[in-house]
Amino acid sequence: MENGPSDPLKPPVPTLMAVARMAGVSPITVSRVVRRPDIVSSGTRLRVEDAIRKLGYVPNMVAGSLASARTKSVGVLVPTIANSIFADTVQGLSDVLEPLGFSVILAQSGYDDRREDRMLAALLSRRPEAIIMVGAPVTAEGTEMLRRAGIPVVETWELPEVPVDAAVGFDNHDAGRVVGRHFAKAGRRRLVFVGGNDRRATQRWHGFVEAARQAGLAEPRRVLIEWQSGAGAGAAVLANAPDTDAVFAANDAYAIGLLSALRRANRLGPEPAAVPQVAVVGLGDLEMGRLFSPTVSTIRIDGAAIGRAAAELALDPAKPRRVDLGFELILRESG
Amino acid sequence: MENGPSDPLKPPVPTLMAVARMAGVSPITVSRVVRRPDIVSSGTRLRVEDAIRKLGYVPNMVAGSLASARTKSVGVLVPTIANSIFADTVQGLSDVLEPLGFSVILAQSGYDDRREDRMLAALLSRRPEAIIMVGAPVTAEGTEMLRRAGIPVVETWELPEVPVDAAVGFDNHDAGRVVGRHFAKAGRRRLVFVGGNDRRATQRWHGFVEAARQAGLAEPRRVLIEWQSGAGAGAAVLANAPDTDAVFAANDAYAIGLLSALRRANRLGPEPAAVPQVAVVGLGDLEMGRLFSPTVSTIRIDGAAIGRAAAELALDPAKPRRVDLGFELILRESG
DNA sequence: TTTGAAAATGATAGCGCTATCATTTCCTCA
DNA sequence: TGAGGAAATGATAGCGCTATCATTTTCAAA
Repeated sequence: MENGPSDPLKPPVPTLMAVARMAGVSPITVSRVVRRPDIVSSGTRLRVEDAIRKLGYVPNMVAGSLASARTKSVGVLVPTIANSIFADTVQGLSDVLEPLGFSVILAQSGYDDRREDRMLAALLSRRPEAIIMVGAPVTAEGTEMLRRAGIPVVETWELPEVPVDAAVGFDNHDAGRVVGRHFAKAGRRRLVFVGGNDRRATQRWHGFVEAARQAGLAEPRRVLIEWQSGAGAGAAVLANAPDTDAVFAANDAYAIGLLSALRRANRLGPEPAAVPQVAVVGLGDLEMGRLFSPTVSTIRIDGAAIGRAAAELALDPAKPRRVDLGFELILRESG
Repeated sequence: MENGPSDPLKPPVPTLMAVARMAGVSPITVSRVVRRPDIVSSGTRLRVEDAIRKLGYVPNMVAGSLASARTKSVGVLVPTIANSIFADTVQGLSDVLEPLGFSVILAQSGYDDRREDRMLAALLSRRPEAIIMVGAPVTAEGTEMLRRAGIPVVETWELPEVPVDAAVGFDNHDAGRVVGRHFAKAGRRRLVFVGGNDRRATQRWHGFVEAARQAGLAEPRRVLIEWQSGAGAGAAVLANAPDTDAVFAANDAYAIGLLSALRRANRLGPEPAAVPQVAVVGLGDLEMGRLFSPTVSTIRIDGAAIGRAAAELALDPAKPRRVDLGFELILRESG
C-alpha cells in the first residue's frame, strides 16, 4: 500500500522503513519518535525528524492500527446528516474526539432498518473504538452485532431503560406528554402530530396521546411522513388535518414548514397573534425557529451537547452509562 | 486486535482463521467467500457461510486494507458540519459512496488554516482512496501533502484554475459580481457584504466590489464575522453598517438572521414590501429561505449536487477534472 | 478411459507498523 | 575505575487478511 490508486507511476509513498534507513536507525526508533518522542534521545530524535520532513513521511495508521490493536476512530451512525439536529450532534461529538486524535467515520441509515444494520456492520468492520449512534439499534441483529463487538456503544436522542452499553438523551414520551398537556391547557381541541415512524417519534406520539386522553380530548391525529422538507410536512398536515388547531411537529424544520404553509393558506396573520389560529410546537430549538416570524415554540434539546456528552461516555467507561439531559418546553409566538 | 478496548474479559472477536477452522477450509477460502463468492463452489461456500453466521464473524477491514492496499474509504474535510450547505454536500457525496461500499471519514477545519493542515494529515494517515474537501487547500504545506499522497483530490465550492487534481464548484467572484450588479440596477447605494474571511467569501467580495465600481457606486462595506449564528450576522451588520440599503450575506442563514434583526428594528414591514427598505441576498438556497417571510433572495447552489458530483469525480479519474455547476440568482421578496 | 483445460482450493510471503523482550549505551555513585 | 541501574536502541515475531503462485479437483471431449 505504498502507491495511491490513481497514479501507479508516482514515487512510492515513503514508509517508516525509508525514514529509518535515511536516519540510520532501526524502524522501531522511528515509530518511537512519532508516538513516544519523550523516550528518544534528542540527537536521535532530530535526525529522525529531519528524515521525516525530507521524505514527507505520513504515518500509515492502517498498519499502526493493526499492529497496536487501536484504530483511534469512532463510528458514528445518524439517520441523515442533512437534518440540522443530527448535524449539531456530529459537530458536538467531533469537537470532543478530534482534539484527542480520534477520527470520525460517518454512516447514515436513511431511517431504514436494513440499511442501519448494513451500516453497523460496515462500521464494525473498521474496528472503531466506539460507536455513537442516533437512537437505539432497531433490530435484534443490530443489537447482537454491537454486543459482540465488545466496544463502547452510546445511543443518543433517546433513553432506553437498558441500553446496549450507554445512552445520552431525554424522555421522548415525556416530551410528547408535556406538549399535549400544554395544548390541552391552552384549550386546543383538535390535536395533530406530524413526523416520521421512527421509535423516538413514536414515543413522543404516545406521550402526546396520553396527555390528550387525560385531558378528556379526542384522540389526536398522527400524520406520518418520511424524512423530507419542512414544506412537505406543512403540506401533509394541511392535506390530512386541515381543521386542526394544534400541531406537534417532530422537529423545528417541520414546524417552520407548517407555519409557512399556514401563512400561505391565510391562517397566519401579518403579525404574530396573541392566540394563534393554529398552535405549533416543534422540537430541537433550531436557530431558524428563533429567527422565524412567528417565533417557534419548541422542545429545547441541545443537539451539540448530546454529541459532546456521548463522546465523553464513549471514551470513558467509568462515566455513568445513562445520562438524561432532559428537555424544556419553550413557548414562543407560534403557540 | 481481537478484543475491544472496553472489556478484556469478553470472548475474543472471531477472526477469519476461526471461521476457516470451523468450516474446515483454508483461510484464503474464507476470504474468497466474503469477497469473491463467485469463485467458490456452492458446497464450500455454504459451509463457510454457516461458520460465519455461527461465529458472528465481522471481517476486519483494517487487516484487509493493509493486505490489499485498498481502504475503501474517502476522507472528507469541511469547515463545519453545522453549516447546512456543507451538511447537504456531505449528504450528497455519501449517497454516492456508501452504496459502493466506501466509508466516509469526516474531519472539520473550523475555518482555521493550521487545523486544516492537521486534519489533512490525520485523514491521509488513514490512507483514504480519495479526499473530498470544501475549498482548495489553504497552505502550501497542505497542497504539497495532497500532491504527495497521489490519490484523487476533489476541491468543492470553488473552482481554482489549476486544482491539485479536480474541482467541482462555481465562480464565486462572478456570483459576487451578479449580486452587486443586481443591487446597482435596483438603485441601491450603500452596499454591504457580510461573511467570513475564507477565500470563497473573499472572491465573492471582490466580484461584489467590482460590480459596484462599474456602476459608479461607493465602495461597498465588508462586515467580517467568524462562523456563527444568523442572529450574530444580523447584529454585526446593524452595528457596523446601520444605514445600508443592500446586503449580500455569505449564506442564507446569515441572510435570515439579518432579516430577523431588521424586523426587530422595525425596518421590515408586516408584509413583504414590493421595494424593501434593505435588500438582502443570501447564498445556498436553503429551504428555510423559501419558508421565511419575506422569502429570501439567494444565489442558488445545490450543495448536495456538489457532493454527488465530487464523489463521482473522486471515483473515476477519467471524468473531467474541473466541473462548473454554475449558480443562479434567485430573486424573491427580500430583494 | 485418458487427456487437457478450467475451476477450486491451498501454501507462501508479505502489507507497514508495533508490543515486548534483548542488548547496548550512558550516567551516577562509591 | 568499576559496578549497577536507568535510558536508549535494536531484534523478533506478529497483527488479520490477501496477492500470487502452486497444487488439486472437476469436467468435457476425444
